[in-house]
Amino acid sequence: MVTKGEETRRIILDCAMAMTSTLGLEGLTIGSVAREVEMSKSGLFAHFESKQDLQLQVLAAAVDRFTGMVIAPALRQPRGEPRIRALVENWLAWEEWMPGGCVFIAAANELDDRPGELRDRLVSAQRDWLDSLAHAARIAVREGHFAADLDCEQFAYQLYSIILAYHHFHRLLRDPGARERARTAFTSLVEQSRSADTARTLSFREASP
Amino acid sequence: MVTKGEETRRIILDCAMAMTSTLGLEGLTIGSVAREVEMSKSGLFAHFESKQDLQLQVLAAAVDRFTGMVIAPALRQPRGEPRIRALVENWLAWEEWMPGGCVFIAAANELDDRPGELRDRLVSAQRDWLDSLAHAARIAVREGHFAADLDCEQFAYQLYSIILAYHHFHRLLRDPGARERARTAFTSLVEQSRSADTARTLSFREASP
DNA sequence: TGAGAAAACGAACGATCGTGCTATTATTTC
DNA sequence: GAAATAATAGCACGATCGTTCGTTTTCTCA
Repeated sequence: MVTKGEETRRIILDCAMAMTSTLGLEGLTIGSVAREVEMSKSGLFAHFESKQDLQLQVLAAAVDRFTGMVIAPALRQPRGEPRIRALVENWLAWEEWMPGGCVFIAAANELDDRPGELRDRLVSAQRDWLDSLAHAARIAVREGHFAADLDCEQFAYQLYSIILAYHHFHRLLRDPGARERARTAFTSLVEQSRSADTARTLSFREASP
Repeated sequence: MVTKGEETRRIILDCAMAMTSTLGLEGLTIGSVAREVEMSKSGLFAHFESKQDLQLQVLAAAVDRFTGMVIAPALRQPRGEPRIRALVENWLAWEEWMPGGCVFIAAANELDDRPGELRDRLVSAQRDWLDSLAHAARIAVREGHFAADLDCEQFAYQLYSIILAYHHFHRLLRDPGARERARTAFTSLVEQSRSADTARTLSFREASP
């Protein structure tokens, strides 16, 4: 049975999560969240043992949502390239789903130079996600969709880079063509992954002085 | 002649800029900057008419530095691909130059949902920079280094995406291979730009339900 | 329905925020 | 070197921060 306390805690976290997407984890304020859910500061605070605890719970809630919205439905798609396409589609939808875009990207830039439990949790969640992406690429290789010599970690890197750029162009620059550019970049990445090793073996020439 | 006030203002901005790279523009605090440069809060504040003014000046100072460190030296390189390589090299160096990485990326994620003059200035600086990148690509096309049908704006998008991913992997995940991954991605982008239109014309198939 | 537990509130705390003032130093200029 | 000016410091303000605590309301279940 679901108690009253758990219910309001869920409401608080939902609200705080949306606020985090626009204000960031550091931008979160007990007072502002309380105002938003129409509770007293102390009434809200009673559900958490500290502000950091609230932030950690917001992060955990976001991970749950992400898993449910992006990963889980993609696993119902056929292995290999179709599943990867589904991951990307869901990922882009996740970006759009919240008022301020992806919570993790927002948090990443605040926490990248702030050691602590908050940062550690975020890093580990990000590593998990990147592993999932690389794993999905490995499956695509096994299925014969991608080239056998594909560097799957590099694939994950470049896939992530596309989403990061989408976030940047869409949210900061408000570029209406951002989504199309992301898809173009993705298509090009997939194309290149089908016949790997082309550019990858070229050495990077330094710009001469 | 350079007056005392201008000199300390320069010191303040230098310091505030470094702090911004790790704490962000919103994380900046009159008190913390004052403590860092060992001045009184009010003594420091006298140089600016408001906190927002300080932030704006930090942003302007960062743009100046970026121009001096990244763009200017690249213009001394031969037109076309060599210049683009120089831009990327300098850009990566700029990332490393400050304690917390690129100021603009840090600011971008804080400001993307906060309308105001601060945001407007950042956006316009970013647009300028993207135009420069696309322009550099256009020159490379004219020089025959890149394919005639290259989408230069798309090139700028994907080049930016590589740096964004570098920032993410290097600063948040502390991935020691981040720089190498960025270079690999860049090499692959250049390779693909030499013979464009391959993947770009493929349609992006939706993941079927 | 009434006793006991859970949940929400109100008020207050010390600290720090951005921002004014007024005084006190440094620096420039004649 | 004195007068004028610029630069810095000290202090105080209202507001808000995270947090504590005692009280009151609301819920739960015998």
